[in-house]
Amino acid sequence: MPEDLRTKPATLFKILSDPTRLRLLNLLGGGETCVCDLTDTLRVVQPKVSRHLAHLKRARLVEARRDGKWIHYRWAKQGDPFVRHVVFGLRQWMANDEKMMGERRRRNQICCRTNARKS
Amino acid sequence: MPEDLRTKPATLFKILSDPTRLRLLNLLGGGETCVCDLTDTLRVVQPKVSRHLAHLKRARLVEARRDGKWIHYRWAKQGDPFVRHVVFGLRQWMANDEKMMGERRRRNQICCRTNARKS
DNA sequence: TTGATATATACGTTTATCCGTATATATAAT
DNA sequence: ATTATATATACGGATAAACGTATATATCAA
Repeated sequence: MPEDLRTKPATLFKILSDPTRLRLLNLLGGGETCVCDLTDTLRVVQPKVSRHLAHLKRARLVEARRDGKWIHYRWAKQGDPFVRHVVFGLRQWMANDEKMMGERRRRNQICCRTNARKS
Repeated sequence: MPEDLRTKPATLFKILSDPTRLRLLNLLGGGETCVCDLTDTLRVVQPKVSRHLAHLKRARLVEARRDGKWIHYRWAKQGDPFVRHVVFGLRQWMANDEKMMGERRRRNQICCRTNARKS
C-alpha cells in the first residue's frame, strides 16, 4: 500500500489531488502540528481533517506521534526519488503561494495560543 | 481552465492521477502519435483514448494537429515552472520504468506499420 | 469513577470519475 | 453521391471520493 507510491505515480498524484490534503501538507510545512490546530486553522470540521490525515498517513506522506491527548502530524522523510522530486516541487510552490502563506501564518498564531494554553 | 493548472497543483495532480492518461503521456514521449496508434498500442477501445486525450488537451498538457483523417497528439511545451517540474520528474520516471518502456517499444512497432500503410 | 477533551471511525448520502456502447462528425476514396 | 475510415461526443450505468453527522475510543483531570 505504501509501496504503491513508488510503483505508481498515478497513486501519488491521486493522493495529492485533493485541495484539503494540500492545505494540510502546507500547514505541516510549518512544523509538527496537532489535529486540533489543523482543524482550527483550516476552519473545517474535525472528522474531515482526521480522514484526510489518515489518507496521507496510509500513503506514508506524513507520520503521527501521540503526546497525551494530542496527536501531532509531520511530513515524513521520503526515500523514493520520484516522490521526493514531486514533494520538493510542491513545497516550493506552496512556499510562494499567497493563500498558502496566509494559512501558515494563521497556523502559527493558533499554535501559539495552543501552546500558551498548554503551559 | 488551463490557468487552473498554474494556480492549483491539485488540478494538475488530478489530471495525472489516472493510469490510462499516464500511459498515453508515456507513448507521446516517443513523439507525435495519432489516436489510432495510441488505441492499438494500449489495446483499449478508441472512445476511451479520445476521452482521456480530451482531458489532457483541456489541461494543455498535450496539443493536437490534424493531418487528413488523422489527428496527431504531442506533448505541449509547459510555461509554468511547477508544471514543468512535475512533468520532468514524471517523464524521467517513465523513461526508467520497465512497463512503460515496453509500451513505447510497442508503439514504435505499430507506428512503423501505420506509416508503411500510409505510403 | 465521572466528566471533559482530542482524535478516529462508521454510516448514509451526494457528487465526481470512469467506462462501454451507440452515435455523430469530418475527411478521404471510389 | 456513397462508402469507408478516423476521431469525438452523448448517454446511462457502475464505482469510487468526499462529505456531514453521529458515535466510538483514548487520555487526562477532578
